[in-house]
This record gives sequence, structure tokens and C-alpha cells, in this order.
Amino acid sequence: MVVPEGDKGGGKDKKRDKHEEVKTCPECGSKCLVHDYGRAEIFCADCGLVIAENIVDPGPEWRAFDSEQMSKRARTGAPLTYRIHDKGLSTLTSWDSPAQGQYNLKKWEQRTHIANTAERSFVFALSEIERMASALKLPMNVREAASMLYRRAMKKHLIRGRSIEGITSAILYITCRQYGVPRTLEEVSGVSRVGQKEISRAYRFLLRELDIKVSPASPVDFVPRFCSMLGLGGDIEAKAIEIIKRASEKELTNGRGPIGIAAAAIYIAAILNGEHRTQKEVSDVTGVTEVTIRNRYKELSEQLDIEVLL
DNA sequence: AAGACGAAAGTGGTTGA
DNA sequence: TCAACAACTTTCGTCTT
Repeated sequence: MVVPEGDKGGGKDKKRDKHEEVKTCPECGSKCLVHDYGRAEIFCADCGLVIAENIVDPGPEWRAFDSEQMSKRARTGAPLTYRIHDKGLSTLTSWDSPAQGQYNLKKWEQRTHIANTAERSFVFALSEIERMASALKLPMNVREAASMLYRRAMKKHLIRGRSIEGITSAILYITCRQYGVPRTLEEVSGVSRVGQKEISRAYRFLLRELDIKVSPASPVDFVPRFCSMLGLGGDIEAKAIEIIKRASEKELTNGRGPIGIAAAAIYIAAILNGEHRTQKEVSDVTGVTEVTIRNRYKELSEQLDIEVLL
């Protein structure tokens, strides 16, 4: 799938074809393109990619209206808002065949439509956050934090021109890290509609623009989930965590990926407790390759004097 | 035959001139 | 901006159980 590269460079030839031309989303092929005439912007209702925009600075009055609405809605949660909005949308009059005498009505619609569409993309983002968060089985506090972070990004105007899906995925990834329940990039992109590459791009972008610092994830944070996915009990979990603790005291974890460390520690702990899992099994669950598991586990067992007999 | 091993080349991100 | 670099992946042939 081809993502248009150089996302910010394409601002010249959009004005021309704002009325038709683009029929399907270049990203996901969806035909659900939303034309926002107030903002001269077209975006995909499926994946959120903004396909064309002609930047018209929005007036201050709708923005006040808008953000007030948003804060109200953020408090009540995404699914409810989604429903409220859906209802309102179906009553729009067609723009394609302007019947006489309806002009004023359309004028009015156009004005409210500006707010509607901005809100609609916001609501879409919230529903995506909710969908992915629930697929990842994330706790409520993380979901709420993610919504709030999205609002922050929106206030700083970091959203427009980027795919909403990429931004929301990155925001979930960030929030998980902040709340000590990290998910791997692989897991996030597994429930997202965009790939790891785009998510990590958005991730770095957001960290920079929002001035967020996330401390590097600890291998320990991954252990419980990985263990349960492998059907390993609490004793092995504890053993793996102990191995990680000892490793980090000896600074064996420096500069290494936390997931690889966690994988190796679990691999060792399982063998020590007589519940062997193959490198492949651990690799499938953790998403790191067998080679990396091998390298880490060799280092750990040697440096920590752990005898691992297969 | 499956699992473990490790060499070698490739990838994408970070860093420092 | 670019090249060097470190961590990790991919691929693949070989050894072990």
C-alpha cells in the first residue's frame, strides 16, 4: 500500500480539484470521502486521511463553539457522541442539485457544516481510539488519557494534513507507555488500519510537537502479558522479572530493546521451571525474532551465571 | 524432523560532524 | 545534510536432540 510521501509538500495543486477528481482514498481505497466545503477539505471517512485541503483559516467564533462542544463531549465518552452525531448528519440537503428557494437554507447548512465536519473528524478519532483501545484491552484511564491527548494535539493544530488513524494509533501507543501498560508497535498496528512505519512517524512527531517525554519502557512491564499469552504461571513470571532485575543491575539492558530482554528472560525462566517454550513460540508472542531472543538469552545466561539446559 | 545455532547481509532510526 | 553506527531482522546453511 502506497502512502503519499512527503506529506506536507502536496499543497499546490489541490485547490483545482476540490470539487471532484478524487473518488477513492489513496490510502485505503474507501469511497467514503467527506467533502468539507466550508474548509475546502476532503478527507476519508474510513481511515481519516486528509486527501485535499486548501487552508482557509477558520474564524474564531466557530472554534469557540467547537471546543466547548468538544470538551463537553469528551467527558461523556466516545460511543455516545458518535451516536448523537450520526443522527444529525442524515438531514443535510444535497449540494449537487441546487433547487431554487433553498439557498438560504444551504447557506446556513454550510456554516454549521464547518463545525460539523471538524467535529465529525474529532468524533471519528474518538471512536477509533475507543475501538483500538478495546481491542487492546486497555483500562479506562488510558482511554481517557488518550482522548485528552488527542484534544491537546488538535488545539495545537497538529492533526490537519495527517491521517487521523496514524495520529490516534500513535497517541494510544504513547499513552500506554505513560501508564506503564506498554503495547508493542506491532500490537498497536495490529488493531490499527495503518502500518508500523506510519505509527512510529506520527509517534515521533507528536513527542516533538507536544513536548512529551516518555521514559523508555521497562522489560518488566511486558512480562505478565507475554507470560499469560504463553500459558505460563505466576512463578515463571516472577522468575523472569527477577532475571530482568539482576540484568539491569549489571547494566546488561542498556541500549537493548526492552521487548527482546523480556522475551529472553521469559524463555530462560520457562526452561528453569521445566516448562519449555521454543524460541519460535516466544518469538511469535513477543514479535522479536528468534535470533534476537538467542542473542539476549546467551548474554543473560552467561553474564548472570545461569545454567540453561535444554 | 524439529529446534537451536550463528554468520552475513539488509533495514530503519539515531547521532555527530 | 550525510555518513557512521548500533540494534534488530531476514535469510540460510549447519549442528543437535
